[in-house]
Amino acid sequence: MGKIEAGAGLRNQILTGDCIEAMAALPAASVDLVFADPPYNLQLRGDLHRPDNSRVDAVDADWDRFASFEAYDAFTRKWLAQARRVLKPNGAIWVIGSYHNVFRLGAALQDAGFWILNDVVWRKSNPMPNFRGKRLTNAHETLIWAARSDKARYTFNYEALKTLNEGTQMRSDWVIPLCTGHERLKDENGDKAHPTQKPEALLHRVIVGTTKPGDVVLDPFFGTGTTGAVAKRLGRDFIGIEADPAHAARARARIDRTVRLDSDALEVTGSKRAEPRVAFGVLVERGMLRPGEVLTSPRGAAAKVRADGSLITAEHRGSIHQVGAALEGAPSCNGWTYWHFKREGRAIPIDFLRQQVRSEMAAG
Amino acid sequence: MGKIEAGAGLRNQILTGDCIEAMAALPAASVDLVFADPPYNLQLRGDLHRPDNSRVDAVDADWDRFASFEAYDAFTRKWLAQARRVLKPNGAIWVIGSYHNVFRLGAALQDAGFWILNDVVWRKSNPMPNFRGKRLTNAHETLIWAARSDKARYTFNYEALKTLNEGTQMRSDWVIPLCTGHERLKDENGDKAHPTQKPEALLHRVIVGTTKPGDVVLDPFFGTGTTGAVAKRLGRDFIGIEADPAHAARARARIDRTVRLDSDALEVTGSKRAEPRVAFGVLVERGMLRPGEVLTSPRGAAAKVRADGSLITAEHRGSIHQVGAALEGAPSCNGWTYWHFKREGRAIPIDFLRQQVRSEMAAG
DNA sequence: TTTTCCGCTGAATCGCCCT
DNA sequence: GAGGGCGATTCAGCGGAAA
Repeated sequence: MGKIEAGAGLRNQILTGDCIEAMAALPAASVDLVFADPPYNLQLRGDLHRPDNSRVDAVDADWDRFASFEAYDAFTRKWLAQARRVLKPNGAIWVIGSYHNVFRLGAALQDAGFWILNDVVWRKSNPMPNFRGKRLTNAHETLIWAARSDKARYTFNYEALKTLNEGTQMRSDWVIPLCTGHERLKDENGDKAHPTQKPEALLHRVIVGTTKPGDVVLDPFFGTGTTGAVAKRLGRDFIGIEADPAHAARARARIDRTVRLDSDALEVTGSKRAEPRVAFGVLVERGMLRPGEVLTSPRGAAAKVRADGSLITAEHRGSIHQVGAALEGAPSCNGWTYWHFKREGRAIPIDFLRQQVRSEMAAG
Repeated sequence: MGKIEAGAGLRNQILTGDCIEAMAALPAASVDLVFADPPYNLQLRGDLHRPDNSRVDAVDADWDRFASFEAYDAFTRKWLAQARRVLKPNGAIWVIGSYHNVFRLGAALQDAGFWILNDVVWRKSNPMPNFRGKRLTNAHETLIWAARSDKARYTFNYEALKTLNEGTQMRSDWVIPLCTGHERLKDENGDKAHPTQKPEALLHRVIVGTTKPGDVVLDPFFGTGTTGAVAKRLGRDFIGIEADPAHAARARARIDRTVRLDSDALEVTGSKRAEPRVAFGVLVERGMLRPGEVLTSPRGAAAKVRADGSLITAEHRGSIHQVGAALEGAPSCNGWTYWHFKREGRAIPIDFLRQQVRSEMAAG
């Protein structure tokens, strides 16, 4: 298979075939996020199957078990290496698994140079009970979120997830029901089309939280195309790889009938870091504060504004942040919220003035 | 170190030293359960400060520093091999970890021949937030429960855990608070004695669910001795191994002041035929307790019995189990052993009355 | 005595941009 | 590539002090 050209032409397609070969044909550093739900049919009792579904001839049990884990690891490391190659330097990956395979998956991620950011528990609100009463109800699966490397500046929409979680930080345990009812794809006989179809709510949270609109999400084990459907709806692009043509066709039809949300709906709560920078000196230049004016801290410390936008006290001089940190004996300080100026007898944070400047910048 | 003789002489002792060497000196096939809380290999880099500029007291001990994943794996495989050797053929192991180490731990377990039964999520009700808003709140840790081999007939007290869980199957996600307050051991300066002390509620569930009274529980990373204290209280024996003599001494003192429950209280729910259920309300119906009578907890809390068999305090109302758990801030509570009534000036557990009902039921 | 408030703390892999 | 400066960022629960 020759290299596929980069660019818009490849986006929003489903490639049919082996995911390792298909990824090998993709250009390096072309994908923002990988979401992978790899097979974990480590059936170590009864018939033994390799991850590629070929059957292992029955031989000595101990040897088989070792061989099977080894085969699974070899498969895992191969597709992970390709996934890492096609990821952009600041890209990230999500993988999902159960206790059968997730430990091998996580160790392989670390060995490949990925940098784990969180493990996330998908806590099923309606799991299948353990019928024989021999173990605990297996009520969760595990996702691992990892950056391409420990240097990657990965995407994380902190405020958006905080909003999704009713105003407090999103935790590492997510309660989401199984994929059932109308959402569950059926085949022509009315049976479930795929054994491990994931709920769209799960992908929604992943994609809202760790991608930006227009990003490319690659799913090398596309199945029924949940990743593609949610990516499309949320204004992201996708690349799907699926070995089974029947599944690929069903996924294609599903995505075709999925409606992309308009851009208004795609906007999420942004971070303050995204706001334009304003130098404190600009407030002085514009006459919002005059040189010589005194600012006060919450604990009553005072500092004088100088013409160049620095502050000075008896003992310290420097930026609004540096002087604040020095006075507090703290490693750092946000001078914008720390310092207050007086208007009509009231102490107002200088951040109020920064907001004024920002509105004027936006208007102009 | 020579081989230590098997038998009762070794039980309920804390061995001071390296856990691999100490386990090597134990006889093979002599232990029913291993509970292991190994170093997590956190790989922390700089300091971390809260938004209020206070510094986070992180785990920076030597025992948590490893040169590489390879070094950590080598250590893990060594102690796991010894743990497996000392386990009886039908024995089992619990290990606990975070995303830093648990994937390597799980893979090593599988490679060593252990047979994973469940992974269990300890969902922390009060985790430390992510102060920089750069990741999800790391709100859980992972336990792995594995039998010594796929042939092991491991211990699982299904009905006991179902009862603990208010009548429905115990799931693989457990909500338990951090170990704080009075339960947290302090050193002579009043600081936390150990950076990673686990809550007793966690060990309670593990030991009730997967051991029998009289079993031997080995903890090769004993720390403050939570495993030993809970094992003793629940009528199990323990062997602890701890490298730091100061921790070992504190653990010894803690266990010495722990009271072993009497054998009545230890009986967990067996098969339903052997231990017929008794509703607390039956005691009221039969006049063994009158509505309005006051029950007391071991720590002196009081609750009033109502006609429908519920309890009420100023702040809580519900079943004997619910109110006990609420008062203790615990995830669960056995109300039968927790609540006491007064007869002739003495406080007697209400379980005494349940036993009376059961004998009457058996007689009738 | 009771309620409210305030401070402290917990296994943490916790920046980004510009020069 | 390294260094320096800006400036964003927290939840639940316990316990002691204060009202």
